[in-house]
Amino acid sequence: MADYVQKSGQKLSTEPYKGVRDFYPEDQAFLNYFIDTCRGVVEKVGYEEYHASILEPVELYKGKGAENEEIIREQVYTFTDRGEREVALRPEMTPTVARMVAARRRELAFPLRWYSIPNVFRYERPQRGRLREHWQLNVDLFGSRSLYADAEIIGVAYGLMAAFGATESDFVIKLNSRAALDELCASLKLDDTKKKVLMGLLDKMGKVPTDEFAANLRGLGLTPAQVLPARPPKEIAQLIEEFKNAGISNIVYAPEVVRGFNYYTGVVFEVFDTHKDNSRALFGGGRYDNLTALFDEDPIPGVGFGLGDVGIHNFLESRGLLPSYTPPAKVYIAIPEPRLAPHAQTLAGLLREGGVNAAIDFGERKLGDQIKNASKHKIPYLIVVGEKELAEGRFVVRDLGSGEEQALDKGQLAEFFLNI
RNA sequence: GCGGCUAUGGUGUAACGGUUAACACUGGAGCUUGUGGAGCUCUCAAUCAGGGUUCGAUUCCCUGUAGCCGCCCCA
Repeated sequence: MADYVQKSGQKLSTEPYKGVRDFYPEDQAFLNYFIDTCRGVVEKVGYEEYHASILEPVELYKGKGAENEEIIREQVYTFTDRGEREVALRPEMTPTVARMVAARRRELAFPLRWYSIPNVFRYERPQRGRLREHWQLNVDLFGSRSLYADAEIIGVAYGLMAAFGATESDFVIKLNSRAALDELCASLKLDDTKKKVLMGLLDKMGKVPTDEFAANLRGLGLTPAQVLPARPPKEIAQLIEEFKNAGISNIVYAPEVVRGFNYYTGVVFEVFDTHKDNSRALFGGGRYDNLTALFDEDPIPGVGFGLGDVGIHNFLESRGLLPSYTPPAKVYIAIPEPRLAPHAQTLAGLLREGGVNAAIDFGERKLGDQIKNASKHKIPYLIVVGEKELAEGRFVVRDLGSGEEQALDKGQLAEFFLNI
């Protein structure tokens, strides 16, 4: 026996490893729905799918700035392999795609539209909506500095929300410009430390009372009027105008959107849930013009975003937009006696050849239990194959939802299922 | 990483420091040898782990572990 059979008699826990999820069929069905929906939206705009290993050298996540050292130490899964190499489970896809693009920059044609839907890992304390593993759509447009590239990416984000069934009242896309923020800081003569503090305060602005925000600003010797421009930066105003002209009105300027302390250099955006109990960012992204600088002298500009499955699931659930589960099998074939199994096989084979997914019972339990079983699996239709049906060559198809029945000849069966 | 709350069958809950740890759902068997969803009967199944206080701990205390909530962070 293998070593993992417990000799002490103590049973192993059925819990998955801390913070990661088991995908039971209904969970996997949602993940597939998520993936298919994302794929449909981005491919319509011409994005091509790439993929990479879950493992990367740790170095890939170092050197993106001093503030990341702590993140590496505390939030990246790392281990040492048998060749003494430091290995990481990818915590995000962006460095990987930057590496791949930089590796082939001479042969790739820009603008380059790429997407991927990987699972990523972060060693964090698990909470609702924040686990150690999640699946994330990554959409990136490389090699263009055009404002229309930013518009395309934001449009894809909008298109995704629409594809998931959200309407304009369900969410708002908030835009800001890191470039404009940099200019503002320069004109106020803020050093990098103060700039970071200011960004932190802006980020929290939505969560604290106005006067507290003002008090915090005074700590930096600033006033709200100085840091909150009355008018959106020029490129933001233009983007909003473009979308207005296209009939999209839930895209707004939001000076509090800064997207962390990272590598963004231009337009940044966040898609916000407007639900009053869940007023937070669902996902976001922006323009980063220096990302491939890690690998090459010549930076390739890019704009993109990441969209996680957990945040979308919570959003859809709260809005009643989750699709209902349907199993692969359209029809379940039950038999009164185990010895009729070959006939069930034959009929199932006929249906499958006709393009209908069919599952059979082996007749080991009572007919009533077999039907219950089909219901429990949410299989929509049932056929009982018994002596009588075999003799007559006609089969009764029952709709397990409504209970309606219909007697059909063998030859009509596949056609019946394909028409529903 | 920090703080708070919680931990009882597969699930959701109950039990003053004191009987055989109760109830519902689910699972299994049956009432019903060829037709589900209801009803009834029977049945499987639990005090997170380790220590302490006590005559006696599911109950009180400590530690660990896990979950939830908030903070930090969210590249």
